[in-house]
Amino acid sequence: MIDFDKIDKIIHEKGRLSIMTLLASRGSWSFQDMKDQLKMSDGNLITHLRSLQKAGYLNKKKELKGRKVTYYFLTSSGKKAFNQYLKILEQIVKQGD
Amino acid sequence: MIDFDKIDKIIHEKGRLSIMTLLASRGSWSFQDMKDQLKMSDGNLITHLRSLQKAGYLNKKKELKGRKVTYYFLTSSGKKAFNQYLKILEQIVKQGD
DNA sequence: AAATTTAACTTTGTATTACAAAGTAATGTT
DNA sequence: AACATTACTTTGTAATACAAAGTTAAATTT
Repeated sequence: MIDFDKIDKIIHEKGRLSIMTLLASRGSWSFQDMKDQLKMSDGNLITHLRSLQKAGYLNKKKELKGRKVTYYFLTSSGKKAFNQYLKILEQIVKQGD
Repeated sequence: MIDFDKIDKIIHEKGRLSIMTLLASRGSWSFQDMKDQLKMSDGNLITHLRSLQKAGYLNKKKELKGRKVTYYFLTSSGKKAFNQYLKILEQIVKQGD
């Protein structure tokens, strides 16, 4: 049986899942680009980013050349957690018991 | 890009996702067997079952021979919705854009 | 027949959380 | 100096997951 208890609740939520997927697909994203891509409000996006960061799944670096921009990227722990999460999704997709 | 907005919130929740996966893998399940399998409390299980039923994703039939048993099974609409959901999971797993 | 057990609920309460909207701080542009 | 933009923070609301305990009806045991 699939162990649904292992589903990482932090990642599983729709908003954060989309953030994690973005970051996994391409190294780093600015706040603004994510906001545009995911069509989230500032408040909602920053809250999810913060909880992902609190979980140690991502980090940010600020750049101050030109306009100030904050880039977000997965930590290695974040990549690991996301891969674990994907494994469970795979099992669900395969419907294996 | 994956359309995360299409993720069916009713199905996406961990508890209901496990129920849907169970029902998709095998025709019908009794309340009791699901409870044992998923280790959910009565209240939690029935609440999720009810919301899935309200969404038209499952139905139940009661049998009264021997002890009373309620069997739950997916409706065709439920199967359809679950397949849709699985398609998005597949996309996420594949990380395709 | 009475008491007990079991299945399938219902009710209640708590604690979390998603999300939007509006406000703020710091820097850059005109 | 005025305005715009980025990246926040704060506040409030509404939804919801979940556990625990109580309820009802049928079946079995005594």
